[in-house]
Amino acid sequence: MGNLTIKDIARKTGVSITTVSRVLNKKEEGVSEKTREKVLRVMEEVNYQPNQLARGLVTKRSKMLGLIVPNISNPFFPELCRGAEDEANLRQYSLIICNSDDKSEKEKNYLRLLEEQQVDGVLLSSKDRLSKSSKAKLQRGKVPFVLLDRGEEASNLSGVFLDNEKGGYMAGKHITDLGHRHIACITGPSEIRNVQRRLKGFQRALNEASVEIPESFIITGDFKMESAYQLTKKFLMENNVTAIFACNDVMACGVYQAAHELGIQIPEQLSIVGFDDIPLVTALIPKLTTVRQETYEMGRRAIELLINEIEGETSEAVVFEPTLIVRESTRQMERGKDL
Amino acid sequence: MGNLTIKDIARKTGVSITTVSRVLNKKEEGVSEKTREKVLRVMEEVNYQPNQLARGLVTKRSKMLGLIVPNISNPFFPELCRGAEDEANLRQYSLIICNSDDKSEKEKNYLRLLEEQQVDGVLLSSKDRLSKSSKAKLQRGKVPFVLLDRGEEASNLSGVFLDNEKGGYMAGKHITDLGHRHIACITGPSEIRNVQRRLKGFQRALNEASVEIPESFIITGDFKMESAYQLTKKFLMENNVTAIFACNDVMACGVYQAAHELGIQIPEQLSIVGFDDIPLVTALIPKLTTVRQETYEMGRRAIELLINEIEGETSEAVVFEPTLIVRESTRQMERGKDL
DNA sequence: TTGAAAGCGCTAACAA
DNA sequence: TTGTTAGCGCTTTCAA
Repeated sequence: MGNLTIKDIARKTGVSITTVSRVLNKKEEGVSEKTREKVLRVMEEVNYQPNQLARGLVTKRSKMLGLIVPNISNPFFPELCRGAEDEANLRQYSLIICNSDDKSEKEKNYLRLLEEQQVDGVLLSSKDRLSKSSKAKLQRGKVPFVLLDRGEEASNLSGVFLDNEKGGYMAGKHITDLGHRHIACITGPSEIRNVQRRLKGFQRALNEASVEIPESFIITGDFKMESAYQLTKKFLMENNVTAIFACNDVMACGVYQAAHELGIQIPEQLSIVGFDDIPLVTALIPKLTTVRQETYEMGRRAIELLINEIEGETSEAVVFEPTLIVRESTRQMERGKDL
Repeated sequence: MGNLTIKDIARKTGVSITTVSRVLNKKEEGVSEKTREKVLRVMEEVNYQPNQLARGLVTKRSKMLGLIVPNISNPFFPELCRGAEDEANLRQYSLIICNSDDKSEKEKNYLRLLEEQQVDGVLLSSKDRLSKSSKAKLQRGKVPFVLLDRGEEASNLSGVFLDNEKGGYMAGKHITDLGHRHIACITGPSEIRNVQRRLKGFQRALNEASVEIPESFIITGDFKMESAYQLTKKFLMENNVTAIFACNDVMACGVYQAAHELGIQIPEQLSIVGFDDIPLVTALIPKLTTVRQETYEMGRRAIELLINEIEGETSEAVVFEPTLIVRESTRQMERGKDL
């Protein structure tokens, strides 16, 4: 039983295809209750499934959305993706996933592929700044799009972001509130804006607490565990600090490793604050104190924005607030125990 | 500059749309080198992008594939998904992601949605047994599909699986080889075949080593960290074992927590073996010894099978071999230290 | 080598 | 309330 078409339904019901189309599209007017029921019954009987390709061809609505992330294997993204997919599905859209590996070339190719598939919009969690070609493509192709997590908050592009400065500030304030005064920070790649902002907020908190942080205590990492481990180990062998802020949770894991190998107790001798609150952090011992992003909700919200935009409304940037989740990896400095 | 069509290209080049279509489809014959070049030049000039919806409508090939997983947030799946997406992209297909939450109802709905989107095939990492409705749907709709990770290896359905019995055996053998004789196991839901098989292999290894394992040492978990933590803690307070096999890595994390709280040293007092080798396990301290699945490769291979099937070849079940990755969470029993 | 024309499955004027 | 008809952008006979 190959796929039946609207024509078959029309024939079996003894009406025109227009009528069938009308009931398919749930147009209230224009079909008598009696015919409508007849048509629906036949559709049910033969389990008719409309061909979305054909519908899309005429309506210019494919009911498909694209989502470009750097890498779904990076533990930050599955939640984002899940939030997006749930919301998309709720609205009867399908989600095409693409991994750009943060390469402009791949990003551009996916953008093109998605356009050829006639997606109704794309969610882009791109490299920091849109590459020229991607930007040009997006603007020329006039496919609605929404930036996600990373991007140019300042610009007029619609998107969903986190207040990274505030997140960094929260981490810094928490650490200084606990009485720490010798503090280090391991960051992500310095050209990434989210990193710059987190660091800025962090430093603002230290400033307010009159804590100075030498240049050399700001370690430039790359958001990955292994190098965070290496860098931190080297750092801890040469310097004394009582607290470290890792700009993401994955690097915080590396810090745990380094501390462990050097026999440094967390949190007794070293307090650690992470960023993101990815699911794995509750598996760490002790559990990681971290700055939480509502990742799932951000993904969900981004789809909302995107669909709004598709339906003609204009929307602007939405900025989410981070929250500090205090767990077990930070501790009050004991009096007189300062270095 | 709205999207240009084949017609525009034809007009600008001064040829018929048939000719344009021919060069678009890279048909070697039927177009003189001269016209081909002319057409290509114009396409390039205006950055023509073919409409895949329209092509799909006539060719019956949408160049889209569906992937249904229980939940992309479960750390086992992102790798699988990444492998699938990479291979799909390589072959010029797009991948639509769906999260079924292991609910037959959602699975069925997605299957229907995917069919309406006219996907060329679907990859299904479903509940253990296909629900009747899903199975019926798949067979009736004759959309090619490939099972992934879970499913009925015995049946004639094509799919990609792991030799779970062997994986369980490897875990058991490793533990008994290290001299352990008081061993527990925490499993996933007992109705899941993968669980049954892992357990069976595990027990076979213990048998071979003449180690007996009482019923009560086989704890039925649910693949989640929290309950694994609770169950293991209770178990360890009441029983003495020197090794635990957790049927997945996430539960192994729970075992770590329980041991930590009870002041039990890993691996000095308790050896732990996990299953899956999800990325987070290298963040555990000590690093987890586990049975590895080539998750990325399995996802990749599954797409290969699927596309083969789409192109008319028939393929059967592919069974991957697990490998044991020995890290730091297991240790040789010291002589005379047995309970 | 090239083109005219039919048609994929559907929606949307327009007419009846 | 219902149907006729013209496309959507493309591929694919078939003929020239």
